[in-house]
Amino acid sequence: MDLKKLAARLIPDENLPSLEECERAYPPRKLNEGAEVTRLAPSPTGFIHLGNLYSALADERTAHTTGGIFYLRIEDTDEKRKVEGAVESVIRSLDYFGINFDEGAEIDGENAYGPYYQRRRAPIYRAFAKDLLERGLAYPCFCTEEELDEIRRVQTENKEITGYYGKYAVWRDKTEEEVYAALEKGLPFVIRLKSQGDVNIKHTFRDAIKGSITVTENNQDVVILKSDGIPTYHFAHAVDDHFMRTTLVIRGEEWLSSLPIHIELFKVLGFPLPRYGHTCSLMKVDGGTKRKLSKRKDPELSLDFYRAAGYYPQAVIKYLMTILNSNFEEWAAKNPEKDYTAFPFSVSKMGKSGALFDLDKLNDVSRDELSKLSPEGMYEFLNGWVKEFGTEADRAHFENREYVIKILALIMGAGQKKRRKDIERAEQGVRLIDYFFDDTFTPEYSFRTDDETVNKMLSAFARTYDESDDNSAWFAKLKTAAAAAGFASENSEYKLNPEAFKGNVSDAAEIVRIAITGSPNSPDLCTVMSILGEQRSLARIAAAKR
RNA sequence: GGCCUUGUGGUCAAGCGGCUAAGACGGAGCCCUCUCAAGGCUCAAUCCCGGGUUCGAUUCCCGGCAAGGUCACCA
Repeated sequence: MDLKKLAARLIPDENLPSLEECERAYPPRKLNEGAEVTRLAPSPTGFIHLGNLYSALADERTAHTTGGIFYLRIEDTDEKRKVEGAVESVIRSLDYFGINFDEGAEIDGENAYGPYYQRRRAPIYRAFAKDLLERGLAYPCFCTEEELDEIRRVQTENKEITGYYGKYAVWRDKTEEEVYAALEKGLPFVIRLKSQGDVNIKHTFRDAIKGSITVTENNQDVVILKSDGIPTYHFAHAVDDHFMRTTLVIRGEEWLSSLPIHIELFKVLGFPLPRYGHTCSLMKVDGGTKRKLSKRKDPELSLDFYRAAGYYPQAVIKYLMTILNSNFEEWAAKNPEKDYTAFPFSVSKMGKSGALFDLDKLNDVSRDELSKLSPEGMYEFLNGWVKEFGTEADRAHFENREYVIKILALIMGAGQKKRRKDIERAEQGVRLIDYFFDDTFTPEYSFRTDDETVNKMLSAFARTYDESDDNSAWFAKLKTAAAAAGFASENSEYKLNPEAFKGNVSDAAEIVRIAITGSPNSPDLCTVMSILGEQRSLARIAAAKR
């Protein structure tokens, strides 16, 4: 069979680049020894979730801790899955979390190794597919979907491995006449790889994350060019990661099973194989068992969800870092002043098994991270959230910057040896300051003592309250008022004879606290009152009387 | 079902033939204390099972079991 003639008939394109041109146009990158080139290669289906951020972070850290390049490639070979605005959304979402690309789709550097949209790279793929055809390493297949389904049905019935291989690869060895006859009829066709592999041969392969794994040779005549002339993922992956000069392909472990195909593809194309690192996916518990995080099933894991809940971006990143490299936490504890980007990230330290997403842990990291902000920094963060997600009232409250900062300084314990860690995320943090504003101060007084005692305590304390008192003077007055209302002013006295009192100082303070804040718990009451001011404090005390 | 991967406390995990098996989150308790938070201290809780190899296995080998992934003209 005249393969050259057949190739020209199957791929008649006139302006295909020559293979040498491609090599020249996309030469090996000039980077320092050890620099890694990584990429994020999403299909433009919109919405990206925490799992994507997790692997993006692994890519980004690997590139940037080695002085390499991290780029964005859009795998838009499947027209059906395309969603408008998806690319911008990916870039924007990642940017929110501080993850930026060095080059790629919609990013400066488009000229470097682009185009970065696979649809725009069609001529390159087709040139290589044509070459494979000419070399007898690929062939056209005219099977219809129904025929393929039938093959699969028979294979399943016979408990054989499904797929297009061996005797089931019906078009693999068709005669010239049969092929041209099909062509004459105008039947649609795909181009398949003429696999040279043998499933009985196994190799050990070194994965950058998983370590040593065994891979079986591929014997599937996989489709490399679909009937619309666009490549499948496998083929595009080999061509792109070669010409974009990716050094380390970090991708989800769901790709592990197609690794044999990729190995063969690189081999027949004559490309050196990049290194691979297959990450384990983030899991979640669903109905008692673990399950991979899914776009479809877990919308609450959408990155927009975290934005709306007001998670601090850096906190989410740090949480992800603790899962990515388990020694990160220890490092961060030892280097509290250093940015996470200073951490010596390593793919080989990544876990081998899927981690369960742990909200408790995220919250802990988040509180810790947020506690490091200055009150002004916290104001900026919360205000950013309020502007986008807050209520009318929230926005009005945040108009008064100085006042809010004063409150935040108290809530955060600024100036104390150890900060408080009350604020976990913006949504919850903003609620924490509601009681400092009269319009959102909606107390449900739940005093634990009788009304008469409450009134006595409140009156006695109000009579002596002076906003110019310092903390100890304030507390002394509280004790005096407590004694007047029948409480023990000293804890030791109370312990000796609890029956003699209505309660101890804490109980007395609680009454005032509830009157002022509406809650039995709050940060330092003396400071709360001074922030509110004498007038409002006394008004609240008066309003709380039974 | 075939193939691949994984299997240390509730969760994330150090560990890499020899110790009372780190640490973090969560839980319990104590201290501190005007409450809460923070902080300090303490406690409970783990090597999937069965065979080997070995003087000795969480660690190595084999076999189970369980979980996850994958078997498309989707990525």
